[in-house]
Order: sequence, then structure tokens, then C-alpha cells
Amino acid sequence: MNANSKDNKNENENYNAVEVKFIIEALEALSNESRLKIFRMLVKAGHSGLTVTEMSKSLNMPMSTLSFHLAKLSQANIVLFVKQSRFIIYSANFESVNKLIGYLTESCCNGNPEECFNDICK
Amino acid sequence: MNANSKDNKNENENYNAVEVKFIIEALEALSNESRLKIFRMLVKAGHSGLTVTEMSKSLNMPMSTLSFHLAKLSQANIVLFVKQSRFIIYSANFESVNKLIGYLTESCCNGNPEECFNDICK
DNA sequence: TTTATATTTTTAATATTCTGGAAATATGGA
DNA sequence: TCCATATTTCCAGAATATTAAAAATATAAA
Repeated sequence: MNANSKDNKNENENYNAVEVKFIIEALEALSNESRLKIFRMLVKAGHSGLTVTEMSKSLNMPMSTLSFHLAKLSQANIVLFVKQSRFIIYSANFESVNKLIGYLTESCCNGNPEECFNDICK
Repeated sequence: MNANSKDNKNENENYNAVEVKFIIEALEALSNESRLKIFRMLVKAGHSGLTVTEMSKSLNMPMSTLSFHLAKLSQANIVLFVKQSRFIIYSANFESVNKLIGYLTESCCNGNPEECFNDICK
């Protein structure tokens, strides 16, 4: 029990550089108005995803601009894509959002939920 | 039940401009390496918080740089501060992180957890 | 009231990001 | 093959962000 909470603490402190880099990349990717719009649109679209042309029409955004932002989102692994003949279907990657949230909540109270003065850890 | 899930959907879509602006500001604030370091350090410090001088020493960062980043973090309401005589004590605002996470998770599956193909909503 | 300490503001240089038009690439159909 | 469609890459200008030294402000203690 004592040992356990110490382990949690260490785990928490040992996020490695690669993981932190992913976290920052993900936060960066989502922290832009255009990209957050794109991301939310993909979230709404669900499984089936959307093509660049569809998004371009809905958001009234040039395809080169969209392409730029989609590249950032997929580099950050926040968005996935598959080629389907001439089309490229983009979709939201919920698993990554999950990881991101995990990191932010693990930050809480230095990994000691029993000492938490907020309800994040509970 | 049907009506309920429709309500959830509308709620989800009706995040107003001010709230979305807060979300973006918070994501922006956290998406910088220096600021994420500062934030995590404050998270670890917990209730009692830290002064600029203390952080400056630990992070080996000039106080003017710290001040710049702390201003961004507190503008985004991700970090709180109180004056205590000559000192200013900064601390993490977990409530805001909570809200941020709420927004990102509410994005999931367009507010229909029962249709979620991931475990975020569950 | 002078001095020391804590922090912020100003400023300027540098770096990075965003945007969209135009050209390039890739693929499927006529 | 030739054409239309889907998307990306290239480019360059505009806008923003980051950094830290130096100066300014604020407060407490001697």
C-alpha cells in the first residue's frame, strides 16, 4: 500500500521524453481554432470519417489549408486516415485523446488521489 | 430516453464561442514545452504552490521568461495565484483541467456513449 | 528612508506558424 | 491515352510566439 503509492509516484515522474513529446504535439495540434474545428467535425462524423473535399465545403476552407492542418493532426496521431481509391478518408483517433487525458489527469495531485482536493482523480 | 440523448447532442453542439475560446486558450497554454514543465511542477507542488523565484531556480529559467509564461497560464485560468506580502504564490487550477477534459471527452461520439467504439465515454 | 528582494513590463531579436494561390502528383474512368 | 477529380506540396507573405536582458514597480525590513 505504501509501496504501491510510491510506485505510482515514480511511474508518474517517469513519463519519458518521447511520451511528453507526443503530449505536446497533441496539445499543439488541438490548440488551433481551425484544427479544433476540423477535429470536432471528424468526431461528429464518427467511424465513416470524411474526405478533404467534404470538409473543405463544410468549413469553407481552402484544401491546401486543410491539408496543412490535417498533416499536423495526423502527425500528432490525433487523426487517422486511410486511402480509398482516389479518396483519403480522415477520422478522429479517440485512443490518442484518451492518452492525452490520461496524462493530464495523472498529473493531478502527483498521483495520490487520496490527497486530491478536486474531483479529477476520483 | 430518446429525448435525453437528443438533449445531450444539442448540449454538445451548443458550446458557445466564449467556452470554445477558453478551451483553445487552455490548450494553447499547455501546448508549450516550457509551460507544460511549469504546469507539472505546480501540479506536483500541490496546495502550497510555488513562487517565481523558486521555479526559476528549479527550472533554470530566467524570471522574465517565467513571468511571461505564467501570465499565459493564468490568463487561460490553468494556473491561479495569490499575493502574499512580497511573494506571489502560483498554483495549478485543477478545476480548469477538469473542464478541458470534459470538453474533449464530450466531443466523443457526438455525445452518444452507447455508440462509442472507444472507452472514453464509458 | 535606504536597501534588498520579488516580480513584472518593456523591448527587440529570433523563430515559428498560418494562410491560400499555383503547380505537382496520383488515381480512376471515358 | 486523355481527362476529370482528389489531394498534396511548394512558396512567400503576414501574423504570432518565444526568449531574455534591462528597466521599472512594489513591498518589506533595517
